[in-house]
Amino acid sequence: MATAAPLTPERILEATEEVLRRHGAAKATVVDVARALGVSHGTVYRHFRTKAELRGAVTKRWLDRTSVALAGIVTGSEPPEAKLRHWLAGLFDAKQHKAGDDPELFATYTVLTEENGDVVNDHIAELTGQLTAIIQQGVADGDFASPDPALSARAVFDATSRFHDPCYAPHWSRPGIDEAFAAVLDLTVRGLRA
Amino acid sequence: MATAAPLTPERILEATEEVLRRHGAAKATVVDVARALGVSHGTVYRHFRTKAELRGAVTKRWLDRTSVALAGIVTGSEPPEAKLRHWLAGLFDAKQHKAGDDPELFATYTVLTEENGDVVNDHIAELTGQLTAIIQQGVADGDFASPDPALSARAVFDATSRFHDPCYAPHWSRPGIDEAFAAVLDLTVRGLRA
DNA sequence: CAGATGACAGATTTCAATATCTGTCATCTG
DNA sequence: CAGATGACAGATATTGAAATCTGTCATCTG
Repeated sequence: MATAAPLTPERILEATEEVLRRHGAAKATVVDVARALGVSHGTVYRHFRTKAELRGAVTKRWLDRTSVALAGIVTGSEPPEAKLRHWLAGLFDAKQHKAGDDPELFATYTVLTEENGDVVNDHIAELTGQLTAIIQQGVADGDFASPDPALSARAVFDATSRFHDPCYAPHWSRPGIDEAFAAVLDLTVRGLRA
Repeated sequence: MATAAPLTPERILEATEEVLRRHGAAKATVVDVARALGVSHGTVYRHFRTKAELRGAVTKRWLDRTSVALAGIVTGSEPPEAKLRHWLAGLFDAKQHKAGDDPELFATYTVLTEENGDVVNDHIAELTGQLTAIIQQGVADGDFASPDPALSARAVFDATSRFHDPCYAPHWSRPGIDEAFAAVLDLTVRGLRA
């Protein structure tokens, strides 16, 4: 574990992710992270002022992976309605797999998001920003009607909460969930059409 | 407290509500309920087989008050779109007030709903049933388009989750919530239109 | 002397002993 | 004898003492 590589914030974040994966949100300590890196815990505090800041940085990394993946759909060449459908389906699919494939890790990150409201708000702002771009394009193309694309983006995000908000994760593996998602997706897209 | 009135399930439920209001969900005990009624706790077990059953019955009473209030809108004489808007606004308003006016009591009932999934499912079935009736009327009048009113009702209920699901209660007192609700309501109604 | 260390104080968590509660049932009472 | 009681066993919750953790900082080291 104690490689001689220089101690970068990046390496600390990786070690923290590993410790969180192993011990869970409740039992992951700064001392554990330091041990994984082969340094004293005082050294970790040299790079991150508090444990909360460290956990916040890890949370941001985790959330950013999703927004980066979805950004590709926004800049793609599909027509706006297809973009919107694929973007929302992609978000649901990503969440569904994160929650279903490794429930323990998902629970860990759910705790992290609960204690890092600011980081989550930034993430949501990024996502609704992407939605706004899609809707603006739709309005420009004459496919969507919206006097205020940012407000419509927020409405679309809110209306699909059940399929991306972690508080609904237990529902995502229930039978009928895909039909329910399709129904909300149709309702939402129809609501935007010109 | 120990009136001589006959000990009906009704009186036990009222006493249980009072004990829950006073002590909260975590500390309300069957012994407390019995004391409030001036009987021994064994007597309470004569009317309700378990504490869980007692709490479930109280939860049902609480939820039923909301569905009964909304049922009046369904059977009213407004056109379907107005009914739908008023019904959803009524649901949001009821929740917003329950949560805002007495946060402690709302937290208590939130715990109760979490431990009584079956009762909540029945409640949701009742509410989506009411929505289905409104949508069916809208389809019959030619105002709404829906190949499957029950599925559309579920979609409308899901799309507006953010404004009736207790897990979002902390959001209901935030600035901008009414604009957000109006935006989702518009999106939803537009999505249903023929 | 830049960067790491580990002892330390106060805050938080753990754990086991103690107290309380749930659900039952033999007994009591009007 | 219908309905209420309260002692009881096992389950659950509370409590406080002990252990661990967070964040600081004087000291050390290459």
